[in-house]
Formats: sequence, C-alpha cells, structure tokens
Amino acid sequence: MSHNRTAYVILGGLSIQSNLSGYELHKAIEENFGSFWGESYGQIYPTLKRLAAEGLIVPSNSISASRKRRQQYSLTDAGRACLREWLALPFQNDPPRNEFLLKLFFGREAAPGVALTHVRELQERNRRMLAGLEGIDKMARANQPRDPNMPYWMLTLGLGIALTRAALDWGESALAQLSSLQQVAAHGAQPAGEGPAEDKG
Amino acid sequence: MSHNRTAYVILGGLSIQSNLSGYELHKAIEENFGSFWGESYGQIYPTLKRLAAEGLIVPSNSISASRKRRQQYSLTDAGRACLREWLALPFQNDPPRNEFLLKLFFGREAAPGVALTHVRELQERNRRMLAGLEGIDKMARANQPRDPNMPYWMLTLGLGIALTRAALDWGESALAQLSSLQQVAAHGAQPAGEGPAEDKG
DNA sequence: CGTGGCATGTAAACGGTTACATGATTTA
DNA sequence: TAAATCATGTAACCGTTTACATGCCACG
Repeated sequence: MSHNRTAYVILGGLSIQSNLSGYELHKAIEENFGSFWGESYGQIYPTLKRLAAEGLIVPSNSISASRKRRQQYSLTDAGRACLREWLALPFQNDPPRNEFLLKLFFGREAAPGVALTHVRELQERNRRMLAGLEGIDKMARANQPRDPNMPYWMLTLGLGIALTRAALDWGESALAQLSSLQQVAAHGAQPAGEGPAEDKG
Repeated sequence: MSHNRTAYVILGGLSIQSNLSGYELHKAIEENFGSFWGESYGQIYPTLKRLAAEGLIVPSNSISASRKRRQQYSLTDAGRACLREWLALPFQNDPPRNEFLLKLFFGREAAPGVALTHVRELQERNRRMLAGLEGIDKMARANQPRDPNMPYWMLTLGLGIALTRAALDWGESALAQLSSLQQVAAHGAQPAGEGPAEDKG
C-alpha cells in the first residue's frame, strides 16, 4: 500500500483533468512539466493498473474516446485524499546528478577545447529550454487566464525560467573565462591534455 | 566493457588524487561535488573491483595508509585514457526530477498553507546550500590558489552559487505571491481544499 | 487492402540505494 | 576493555528505462 512517485504524478494529473489514458498522461506530463519531471510508459501502465486495483482511480471512458480503443481513468475520492496526503508531506531532495558539471569539474584532464564545447552545448540547450518555457508562459496566460490552478503553474514556470536565465548568464561568463584559459594554454604553458597530472596525495 | 557513470566519477577522482580508498572516494565526492553528484558505497566498492579487474586502476597503498586496513587505488594509463575519452563525449541531460516543483504544480489541490510551507522549506535548504558553497569557495581560494584544476572547480562552484541565488530570489517573490493568495482564499473565495476540483476534460 | 502511426502493454536489464554484516582501529 | 567510529563489503530490493510484442485505426 505504499506508492512511488509515479503514482502521485498520475493522481495529480487526473486531479487536473479527468478521463485520461496512459498515452494521454504521458503526453500531458511531457508537455506540462517535462522540464522537471518525466515518466515512461513502462512505469505508467503498470501503475495505472495498480491504482485502479486499489480504488484510487477508476476506468472511466469519455464518450468521445470510447471508440478509440483506449482505457481512460478518473480520480476517486480515495485517490484525491491520497494525493492530498502526499502533497502535505515534506518534499524530498532528489539525488543530485548533473553530468555536465561533472565533466566540467574534471575539465583540466581533457583536451583544452572540451570544456568550451560542453559549455557551448549547454548554452544551446538552455536557450531552447528558455524559449520553450516562455512559450508555455505566453500560451498559459492567453488561454487559461482565470483557472484557479494558474498561480501555481505560473510559479513553477517562473522558477524554471529564473534558473535557466541564471544558467545562461553564468554560461556567458564561463565561455569568456574558458576562452582566455585556452589562449594561455596555447602559449608557453603546458597544455592539460599531456602527460600524467600531478599527484597531491 | 561498458561503464556506468560511477566508474567515471571514480576515474575522475583518482585523476586528481592518487591512493584513494573506497571510503576516501566517497568522502571526497560528497565534499567536492556533493551539490551535483552522489555515490553510495554499494556502487563504489563493486565498481572499484571491476575497474581494477579491467586494468583501469591498480591497488596502490601509500605507506601512510598501509597499516590502516584499507585498499587504495591509483589510475593507470589505460584508466586515464578511458576517462579522457568519456570527458570528450557530449554530456547527457539527466532525467529531470524535482519533487518540490511537482508538489508546487499541484498546489491548488492541497490545503492553502501547504505550498507556502514547501517554499519556506526550500528557502531554508537553499540558504544552507549557498552558505556551504560560499564556504567551499573561500576555502579553495585560500588553500589551492594556483592548482591548475582551480579554474574548472571555480566554474562549477560558480554555477552552483548562481543557481542557488536565483532560486532564493524566486523564493522571496513566491512567498509574497502565495501569501496574498492565501489572504484572498481566507476571505470569501472558496478554499481549494474543499470539494472535487472542476473537470476540464 | 495495406501501411504507418496510434496506443497499450510486458520482460528483462540496469543503475542505484538500503539494510545489513563484519571486523579493525582509535579513544576514553 | 568498552564504546565509538572507521572501513569494507554484500544481498535484496526498488524504481526506471529499454526493447520488444502486439493490435487497432485512419488514410491512401
């Protein structure tokens, strides 16, 4: 009777909109909070079955979808209660894993241009990310101006945008620093990529 | 012959300092990049064995530690080459999972104070995080002023600090918005925690 | 009628954490 | 010599991704 977080994402999704199938949930998750959460079909479908068996959701096909061979679900009262209980619990810090930062940290071990390449790539991804988030922001303001969920959705969007902007700013200065570092290395100084690194042990 | 990222963290750690044991690696990872990476003993020890079997690292006890019943390792040339190869590969975006944002997104479903509580908690964690990062920054500048790794370490630290500051700024404004939202809810408007939410499907 | 994409589902593998077991070393 | 903590290791479990299998539906 304990649930993983996939279960709560599903309950949460169904709390916003009824009559969603696994496929639709997957799409909704990607669209609405793809920037801070992800779920795979391999998680979603079994979890739907389980939640239904536990009575937290019920199969409930809308008329429009009944012909389309897909099983939709809706939240039960028990499901809603379960979701609220979880929402009130302290959130857990997800284990930190940032491969970009890891590679940057070991940057001196690589050839001089490697770190620079990674930062450029990060900038590109973040520019795309920012454009996407700002697009969602615009859409949301236009289409659901007075949805009671809006304040919360805007706050999550706001954090995403703020963090992405901060990362982009950092990236600019990082590019400058790495460039000048490469300049120095190209002159007399020993490039990092050659020979064993010194040992501080 | 394929490696998970634990292997590369270990190779990277040993590239900076030789003669490290599993225990010391664990501590070093936590101290040096705990803010963006984590490893458990359950990963570290088996991986050490495997890397040694593959010849990427070698058992190499320093004299100072030989009495302390602990197995230390050092990087081989093959290990260093393997690390460099990986460093040059494009970094992968780690799957986004932020439970705080998830709970905030579903905030309307919870009682009015819940989101506020979560944001306050986030602020506290981020203040601690910032203090820790700034402490490391200070220490590093003082102790290893001309280590050739320094530029890279400072960059990673810089991103961490920039992101944490941005999150703290966002938090302040979020607290204000949520407070006024709660004020409104406390008056005539129907609090979110009552009755089923409307269905847009 | 056939093909491409929509939709659902499952099995296996993987990466990782947790809990546990154990012994050695230090310190009081 | 007792307690704390240092240090290594393993087995079980968990959550998740991946690859695969399958059938339906719409459209040409």
